[in-house]
Amino acid sequence: MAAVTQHEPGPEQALVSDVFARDCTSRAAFEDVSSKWASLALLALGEGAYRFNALRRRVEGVSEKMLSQTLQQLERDGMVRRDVVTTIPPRVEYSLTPLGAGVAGHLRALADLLEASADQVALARGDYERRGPR
Amino acid sequence: MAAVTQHEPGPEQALVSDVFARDCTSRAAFEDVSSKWASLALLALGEGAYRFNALRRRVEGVSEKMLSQTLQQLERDGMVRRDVVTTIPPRVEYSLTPLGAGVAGHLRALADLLEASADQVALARGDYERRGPR
DNA sequence: CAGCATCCACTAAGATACTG
DNA sequence: CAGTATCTTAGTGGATGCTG
Repeated sequence: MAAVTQHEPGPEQALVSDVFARDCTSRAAFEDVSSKWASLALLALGEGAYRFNALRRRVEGVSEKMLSQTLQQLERDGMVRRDVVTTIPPRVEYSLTPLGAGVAGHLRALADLLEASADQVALARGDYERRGPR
Repeated sequence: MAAVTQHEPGPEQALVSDVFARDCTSRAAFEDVSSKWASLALLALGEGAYRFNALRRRVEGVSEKMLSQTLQQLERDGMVRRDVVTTIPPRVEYSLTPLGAGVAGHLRALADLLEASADQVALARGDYERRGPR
């Protein structure tokens, strides 16, 4: 009957809606979405549907394994749809669900900002290097 | 470590503004920003300035090493400001630059969407499990 | 308090090869 | 074409000790 007094260290506190909470759906989704390849894949799919290898070419540098893995994860989270046409050779089209499209929209806005700020970032890096060994 | 001003013998310089291009400033920045801890750190700093350990507590689960490393990277990219007050004990405050604030705003919007969609994601995961062995 | 340095176990990432 | 299986390597995270 003890044990109830402690309120703090609950490993499973998990308010469903706090991104900062460790065992929380939204944080898990946020991490999935903001991971290196997932964000680029969503960004690409925001342009329209892609087949596997086309997407692979679009997202420069991604390995087959990582793309495959990433897409499965995004499908699992309900952000990406996977449509298989069992012809020979097989066709698999990936596209965004409504949720995925919403996410991709925000990522697009972010990417636009960063593209527009590329000079500024490059400059900041230069400065940092210069005063590096402080 | 030898701070020789060596440039990457990279293929070419790439357009500065395409996130999908491999050797491109905006993609590098995008990846930095969308990495696991950086995004959460930016989100936290969007709420206001934080001192190191306070930030560490806010971003649940981050290790000291990763937070330190992440903050350096964000500082390098010109998104985070680091203000040191050399008292005893020392105080170091982290805050967002204007650029960082812009980025954090987009991340906040994304996080809000995902928090609002947490149920939907949980549901999608359930479905995925159910028809798992396709 | 705010860090960096180092060692170590663990996992995620990347390259390559192979299947439906 | 669209992946999975396998092996190797690089990065992550924890613990610990040390500095200012």
